[in-house]
Amino acid sequence: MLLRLSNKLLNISIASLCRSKQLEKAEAAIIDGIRLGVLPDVVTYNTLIIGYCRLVNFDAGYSVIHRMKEAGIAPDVVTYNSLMAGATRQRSLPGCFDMLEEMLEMGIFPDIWSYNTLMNCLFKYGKPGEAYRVFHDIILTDMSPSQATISIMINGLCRNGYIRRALSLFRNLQQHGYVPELVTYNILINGLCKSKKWEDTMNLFEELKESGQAPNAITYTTVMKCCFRCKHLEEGLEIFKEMKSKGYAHDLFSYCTVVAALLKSGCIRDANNCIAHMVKIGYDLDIVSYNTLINLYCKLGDLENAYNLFNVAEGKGLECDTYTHTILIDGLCKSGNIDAAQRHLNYMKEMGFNCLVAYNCFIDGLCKVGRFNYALRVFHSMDVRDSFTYSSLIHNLCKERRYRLAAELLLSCIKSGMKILKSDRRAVVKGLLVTCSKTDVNNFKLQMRTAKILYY
DNA sequence: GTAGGGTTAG
Repeated sequence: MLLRLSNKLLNISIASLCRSKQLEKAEAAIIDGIRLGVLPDVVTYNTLIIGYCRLVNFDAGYSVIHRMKEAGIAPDVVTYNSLMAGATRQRSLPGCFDMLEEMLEMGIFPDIWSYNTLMNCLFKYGKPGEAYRVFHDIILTDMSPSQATISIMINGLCRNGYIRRALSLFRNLQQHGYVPELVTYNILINGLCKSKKWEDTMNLFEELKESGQAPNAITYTTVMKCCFRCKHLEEGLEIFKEMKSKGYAHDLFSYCTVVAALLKSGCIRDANNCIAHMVKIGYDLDIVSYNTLINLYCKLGDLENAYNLFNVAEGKGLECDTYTHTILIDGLCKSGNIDAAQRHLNYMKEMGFNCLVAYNCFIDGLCKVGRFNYALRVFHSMDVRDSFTYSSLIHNLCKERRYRLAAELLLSCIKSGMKILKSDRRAVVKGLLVTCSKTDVNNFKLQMRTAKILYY
């Protein structure tokens, strides 16, 4: 049977090409279509906009609008919703508002998807209060919230640190007859996991199963990750087993989670076996998988192969990210190759990556080879520091019995509003007790208490 | 057309 090429068919093939990251082929398909007498319609252009926003950036997506206008096709609500989503992906709240405004100017009425996307953007932009107002507006107007509205709301609350509110919203809605779908369970489980609420996570996981819905690979990976985060390695591995027994093809997500946990727990051999299995299956490894692999070689102290893999990843056209570089710099530091670490760090900085974690590793590395003065100079040169930066120094200074300097840093850490490991706090106080007078120690403790009240 | 999982350091 001969299939007549129609708009629908053309659009389906363009969507599929965009999904498989083949924008050029999608463009070529449009030209072929025109040659065969099939003109692109609004759906064709909307699909292309989504593709450009996802694979290039918002501007590339927006430029498609001009082509639409030239072709005499009017943008619709989907066009602008897609552009709002594109702006959101690039974390551009102004871009998202611009699209909403332009849409209204064109006389196109926003729908529930527009408001959902706006809400999502406000949350991603760190404006939970305004997102909440949009949610209220949705409830107050005639628009009925969709399942996605609830999911975006709960996800936004979780990601902005309001896990309790997210949970109580979830429960309140349930009392009013709302039946959450799997995605919402996954979102909430992920939120609980990030807040290290292991028992709540496991309870919700059970509740989901009891609700009659089957957890999917995302649920399993999230629950597993929660176990690892909360130091329940064995329980996490049990979940992995259950996942496999339920017939879920264990994908790159689950493998990377398991391997990272094994590496962190020092089970290098198991991690190695797990990775060998992953490679054997023949997945098309992405950059996160390469990072996990590179990390394994670093932990083995095999920097040569770590760098080989780094080159393989780049050769495949994968974009190495902050994680890749940080893992390598840490690997170099841990193997005592400070000069190479310094060179890689300089390169990373020149390339414009976020170097905070890499600097923290570098400072730790410098301390470990006894170059404290240089470590302190690097510390002072940093624009942004976090609690790891402080604790790397404090921890190593205590080991060197330089307690006064450690105490000074500890105080300035607390004054910057950052929490530090209890063990490091204790090490400083314990050290001061041995080396300083009781009055000095009490004075220091008082300063710490005051600082905590004032700055936490 | 919007929402969910994986990788780094003390």
